[in-house]
Amino acid sequence: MAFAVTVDLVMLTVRQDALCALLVRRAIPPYESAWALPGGFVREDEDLTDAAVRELSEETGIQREAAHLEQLATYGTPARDPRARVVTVAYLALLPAAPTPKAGTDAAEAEWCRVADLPALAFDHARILEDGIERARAKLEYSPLATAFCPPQFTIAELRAVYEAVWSATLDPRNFHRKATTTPGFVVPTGRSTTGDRGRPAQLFTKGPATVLHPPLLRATPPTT
Amino acid sequence: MAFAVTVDLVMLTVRQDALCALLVRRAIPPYESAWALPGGFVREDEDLTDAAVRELSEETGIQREAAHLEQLATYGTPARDPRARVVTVAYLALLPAAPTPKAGTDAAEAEWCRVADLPALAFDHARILEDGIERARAKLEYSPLATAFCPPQFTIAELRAVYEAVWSATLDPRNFHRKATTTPGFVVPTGRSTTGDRGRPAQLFTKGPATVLHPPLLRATPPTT
DNA sequence: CTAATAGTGTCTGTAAGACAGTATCCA
DNA sequence: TGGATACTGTCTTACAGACACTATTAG
Repeated sequence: MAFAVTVDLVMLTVRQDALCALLVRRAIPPYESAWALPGGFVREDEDLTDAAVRELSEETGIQREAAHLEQLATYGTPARDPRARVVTVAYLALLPAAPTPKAGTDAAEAEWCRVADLPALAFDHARILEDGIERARAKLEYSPLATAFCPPQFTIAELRAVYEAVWSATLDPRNFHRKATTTPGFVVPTGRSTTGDRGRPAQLFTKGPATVLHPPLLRATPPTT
Repeated sequence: MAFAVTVDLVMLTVRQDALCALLVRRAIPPYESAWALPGGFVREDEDLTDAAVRELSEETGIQREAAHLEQLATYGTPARDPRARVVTVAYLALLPAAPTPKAGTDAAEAEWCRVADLPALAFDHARILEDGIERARAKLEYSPLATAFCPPQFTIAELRAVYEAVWSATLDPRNFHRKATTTPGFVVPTGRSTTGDRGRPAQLFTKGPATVLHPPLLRATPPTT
């Protein structure tokens, strides 16, 4: 039994305090002119991750090191593509400050779209995107991954804005500051500060060496009934 | 480009206070007579999850409802199978009290093997198994999944034994009891008790409705330096 | 000066770790 | 009665949530 294997990307970033996903408009059938996730076929002798990296740079020109990239899940329902039996390996990419998208070869148009206001998507891409968003939301709790949405140097307020955008929540600035700066390995002070803004200059930080947050930074405190 | 797609299973259970994985001995080349994860090719018009369920029951005769089954990750390095380009979708299955394995059609022999003492495995199965074990260990922290290792009715001590086996750690019985019984939705008392054991009878519990543990049951308290 | 943002300090409730003590079975 | 296991209670410490205050810039 022969399958076609594709790689699809859930690319997320934070623009204007809103979580956004990159969508492309399909130029060819099926689902011609519909919005879809960027992606493409895996080449012979190409590793899955390499294919994802290739798609990432084709879509945004971004380097692999500048973004966080991880495998999300694989989708292979028999009828998901009308042309043939296609199994797609979805990857999740978290990007800092969004560069203007430039259309790739397969895509007529590419655009950052707020996840709160998504159009209908081709194939089962709505489901895949949903899974990617939920993965990102969950990972902010127990991993320092929020820094992947930030530029190389960032302030605590910028980091907090990422959490607020991804979770659609408001966080207490004082408590967040304490949490972010005291959690070992989360952020590293650079000694430098911002300047030119309206208020007191803010310290600039870099992504720390930690791979997990201990203790985690939990979302909604559920009613402890 | 045509790929073959297989499904491989990381099946875990707890036997005699040790975390064990099901391994099969390969009957055909490549890697003939080597240990490997149970798995097989995905059939035409078969969903990936259906293929995993099929393999699960072929190997152990276990019903889908009696176990926890979730997608783990997908592995598709070009040279991972010498025969052809094979992409494998790995699934993680957590099973209660281990039934004696019976060999399937592809497998000459099947055996539960302690994960602390694994043999060399065919293909990249060692890596897949490692990823599965780590996933299970991590999920016990923030999900009520430990109950998947238990029979339908279980005591708090049995549940604690699962944690201790999977984490290779010792937990305080009193504190664990408090944590397990007060975390909302983790376990539900049945009113019934064990009998015939050496000490005081223990209350029997059932898996609760919660899908996440709030707050989580964290592993190793890292040195809060 | 005022407005605005950054950062620090304090109080309080909750929950985890440590550990003592009580309850209920079997032999 | 003794041993073994199940369960409950208390104390201490750590940390999250709430909120008041000080610090440093631009205009």
